[in-house]
Amino acid sequence: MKAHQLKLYNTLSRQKEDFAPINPPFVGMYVCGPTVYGDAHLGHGRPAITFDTVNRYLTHLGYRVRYVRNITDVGHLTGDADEGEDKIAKKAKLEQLEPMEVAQQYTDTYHRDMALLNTWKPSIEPRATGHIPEQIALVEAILNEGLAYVVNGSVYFDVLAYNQRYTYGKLSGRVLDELMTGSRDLDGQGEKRNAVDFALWKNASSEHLMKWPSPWGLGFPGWHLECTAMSSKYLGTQFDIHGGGMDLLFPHHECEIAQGNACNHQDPAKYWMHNNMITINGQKMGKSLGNFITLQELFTGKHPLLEQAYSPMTIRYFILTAQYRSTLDFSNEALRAAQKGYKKIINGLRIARSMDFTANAEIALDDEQVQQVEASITAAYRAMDDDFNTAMAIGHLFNLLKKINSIFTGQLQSASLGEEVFSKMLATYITFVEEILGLVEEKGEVQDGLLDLLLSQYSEAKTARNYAKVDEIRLGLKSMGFVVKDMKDRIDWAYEE
RNA sequence: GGUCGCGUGGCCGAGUGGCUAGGCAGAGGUCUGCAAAACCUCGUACAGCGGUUCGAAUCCGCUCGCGACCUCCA
Repeated sequence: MKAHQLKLYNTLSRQKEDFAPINPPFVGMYVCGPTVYGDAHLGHGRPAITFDTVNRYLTHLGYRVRYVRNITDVGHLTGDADEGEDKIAKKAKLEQLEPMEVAQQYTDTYHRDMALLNTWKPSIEPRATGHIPEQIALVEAILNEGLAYVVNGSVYFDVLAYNQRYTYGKLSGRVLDELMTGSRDLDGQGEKRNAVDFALWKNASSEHLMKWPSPWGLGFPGWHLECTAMSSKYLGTQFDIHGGGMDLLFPHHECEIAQGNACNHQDPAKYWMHNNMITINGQKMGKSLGNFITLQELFTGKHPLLEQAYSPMTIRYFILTAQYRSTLDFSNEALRAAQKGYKKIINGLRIARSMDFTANAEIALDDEQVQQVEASITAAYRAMDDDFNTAMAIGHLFNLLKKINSIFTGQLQSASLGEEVFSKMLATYITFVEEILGLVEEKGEVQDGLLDLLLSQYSEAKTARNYAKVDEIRLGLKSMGFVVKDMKDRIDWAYEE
């Protein structure tokens, strides 16, 4: 394989940088996973698919990726950081379940949805509740550094003290002075010395459901701390890539950097990657706005905003058609277009898998065709090398697909490309679609054998010029989601777009 | 109010100094019993106004519009 200089946009430097792993060929990647107190929505799909694609492409390039994605099952509070309830515990009270039942239930549905989206499982999927001792140890380390303080059984990170030795706000571009004066609301500051301080460990009230003993009494860990605990445990105190949604950039990731520096005197991650939001009517889709559509609702079409159901692969394709750092606007029209585009790609995949090179000494190499194919192959890789530009890569795959379809229908001869280029074209197309972009066929209920039988009857009826029967079979197949492709020398089927 | 980002043809969405993105929708054509699929051709788009430049959607400035973060959100 030719050398790839992969570039990725590092939020820390606000520019694209050459990717150089700390310890090649190994790559450590940590991505913030879900807080499991509700079904995953379209917004959860984006980072899952984005970083799955990063994982896939890095793996394709020969890197050995350790992909860690956590499950947050404690510590994530609603509303104000001091006064809010634990999200899981709140849901548990509402549904009269154990908190861990809630966490289990939504962890399961998350896994189900992620599998449907054909994302690779993380190498390690740690849970916050499984890492309480690690989190307590981190709190102690930060206290020992003099960068945290204890109040009434809670421990807070002392951002001002930290900022004297390090720079707080370097990831989000925030200046501490402005944060101090720009705080909109100083109420609810409670025990904290400063509004910018954040909880490392929280004292648990008597009615609190999830709590653990600690040197400071019964309590539970702060949200930001879990990621530091789990990432450093499984990837080391400094690893290559930290990913997550842009909405986590501040304060969550900023706090992770502060915690990492406080404990280990170095930034936890070399590259910070952030996917942008999915919007709906131009506004961010999110829990707080209540304008989210869950993945299950998309798959079943059961939501007032949905005109139809959209399959998991349609959703995956939809997300991949936008660069991950751009916002992506949801609409039925856009999803319908994605559905058609996906089916076109997949029909091409079926064809590409079945095609063989046909040698023909009478057909000369067509330099222009060869050049076009090679340019598209190169460009597809260049797009991925340029900060995982899947949208652009897909554009070039469509260019390859035109050649593939032309050869399949006999409008172009494989011999005019030459065997080497022809094979490279098919291999590139198949590799990109299946392996890198993770787009796979969604099998319908119809068995291949039945399909073949119907097509052979179709063929017979056609030879007999029994057009009534031909039309009948055609309609029948259409109702099952397939279309017949009549070509000069044979008949094939495709997924209906 | 502070910080950051965006505004591309009917729709979605790449592109960041000169070179056709692509998909969907639409028009015409080839093929076909008719279709479909596939392929070919067609849109001369870059919020507005100025500026820099031989040349700008792409750089700079201003204006307008939209959004994100600053509080839990992927």
